[in-house]
Amino acid sequence: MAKDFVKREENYSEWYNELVVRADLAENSSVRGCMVIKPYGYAIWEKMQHTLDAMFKQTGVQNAYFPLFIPKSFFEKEAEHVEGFAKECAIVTHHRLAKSPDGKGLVPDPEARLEEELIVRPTSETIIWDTYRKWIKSYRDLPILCNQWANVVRWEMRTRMFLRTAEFLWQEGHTAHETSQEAEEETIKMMHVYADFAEKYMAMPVVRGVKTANERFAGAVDTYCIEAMMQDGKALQAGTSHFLGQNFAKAFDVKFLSKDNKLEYVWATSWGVSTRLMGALIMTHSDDNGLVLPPMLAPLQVVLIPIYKTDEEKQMIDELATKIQQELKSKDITVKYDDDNKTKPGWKFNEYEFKGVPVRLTLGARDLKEDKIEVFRRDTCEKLLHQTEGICEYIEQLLKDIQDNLFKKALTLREQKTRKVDTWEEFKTEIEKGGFLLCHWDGTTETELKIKEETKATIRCIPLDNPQEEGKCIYTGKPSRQRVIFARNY
RNA sequence: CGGGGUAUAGCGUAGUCCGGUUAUCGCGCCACAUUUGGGAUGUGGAGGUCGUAAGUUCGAAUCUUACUACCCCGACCA
Repeated sequence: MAKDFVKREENYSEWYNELVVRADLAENSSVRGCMVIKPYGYAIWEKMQHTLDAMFKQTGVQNAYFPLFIPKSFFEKEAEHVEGFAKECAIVTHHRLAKSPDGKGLVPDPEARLEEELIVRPTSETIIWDTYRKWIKSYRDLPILCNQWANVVRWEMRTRMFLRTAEFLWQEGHTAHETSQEAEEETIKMMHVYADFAEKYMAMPVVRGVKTANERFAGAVDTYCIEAMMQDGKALQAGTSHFLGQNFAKAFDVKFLSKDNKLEYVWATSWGVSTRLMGALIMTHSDDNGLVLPPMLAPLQVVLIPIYKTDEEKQMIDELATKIQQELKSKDITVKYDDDNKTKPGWKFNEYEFKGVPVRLTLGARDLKEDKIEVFRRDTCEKLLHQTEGICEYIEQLLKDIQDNLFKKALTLREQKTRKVDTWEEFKTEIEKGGFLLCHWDGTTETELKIKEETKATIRCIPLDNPQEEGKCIYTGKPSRQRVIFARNY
């Protein structure tokens, strides 16, 4: 058991904050709203990056890099886009510091004011579409499928590590297409890439859906999303993919000559996931003993811990540990033998448990005499003794089982916390309990906003494979043809 | 930006109301020894401009003023 660690049901948000720090994932920095991602946390992010990067490339996407700074004038070009982001932009006004007139410290040099101020990107659509204009002349130049791994800045009022920080890391894909249909297909394709990644690698079940007009990305025609449910029943938007129509092409005058020699505006998409996925991963699986990681994203999958009294015993354990390490490595399993003498086994057990290492093997002198090894699995916290013979095959299978089990557990929880609600009275009490509420809605933004005002619940999405069913809007009683997902969200 | 709160060692804290020796305690850290099957024990040690600046006073962590930073609640949000 983790010492002095707050339980989820006592204070979920404190549990999360403390977990992030104590599992060595990240810490608050001296810069307001910005965090330091520590090596262990960054290793998880890197695994996500590598996997996603390969998945993107599989679909024909290439990586590129665009500037951090965006001229202010670019932002003014797409009306809705400005409105969405203007309130949270960091602005560069000077390019040089000078000694303060009172001799103490430094001030922006008044002589060095920028002629045109620069915005630190909150997202890169504008600079990218300004660039694409130069790249695109004919239908032969299309499609363009680019992605960039970058940092962005959104000056948030209230921040939480990984879930919402002023600066965060993400990837943003930006594609340009000949036809509306092709762009829409791309949008949906990338949503599925995200969903596959979330479910297969993060072991996190997601709902694939489309956002309502109110929740849509600033400047998009349609926003598709993957929506996950955290253990406290709150929804978390884990990834978005936008069909931008011709909005940015028109704003940045990006036209191409079509096959039939007509000048047409280009069709666009953009899609992204961020370090927010780290928050999603943490809140989907972790428990009152600390972090729980799915084997496919765990930087360390197996840890070996020796227990011995004499040098002879230690030597015997060393030999076995070396053999096991070699065999596991040959199966592409990451393993560490922690024979550091500075801490006792009990301390190590707690440490690796808290950091979410999926499997621990205890190589104890006592068990070894009987040719046995103790195996501990982090997801269920179960221990068992296994014959030394065939231990590596067992672990290989166990890692797969843990991955599956985590997904099933999360899915079961989501199903338990998802229910249909048909009356407004019921809605108001049920929303307090958390989870997803499937309800009829009249399709108007006014109703959506009123519901949000009264209950803090929003429409997370309209699921893609949504069954059609006649019903009445939960709030206005007007006719509706399908249920949508209501929830409180992060 | 509105409303409330906090600031003492790496972390968590006592002391502040009612000013007075060398600023309290726990964890962590360092050294040595004994330990090792679920966060070891003993002994010794290091570590502080009490958020910053000014003021009151013989004397300020303690009283006054200003400033700064952070936290919580709102508005905003991947």
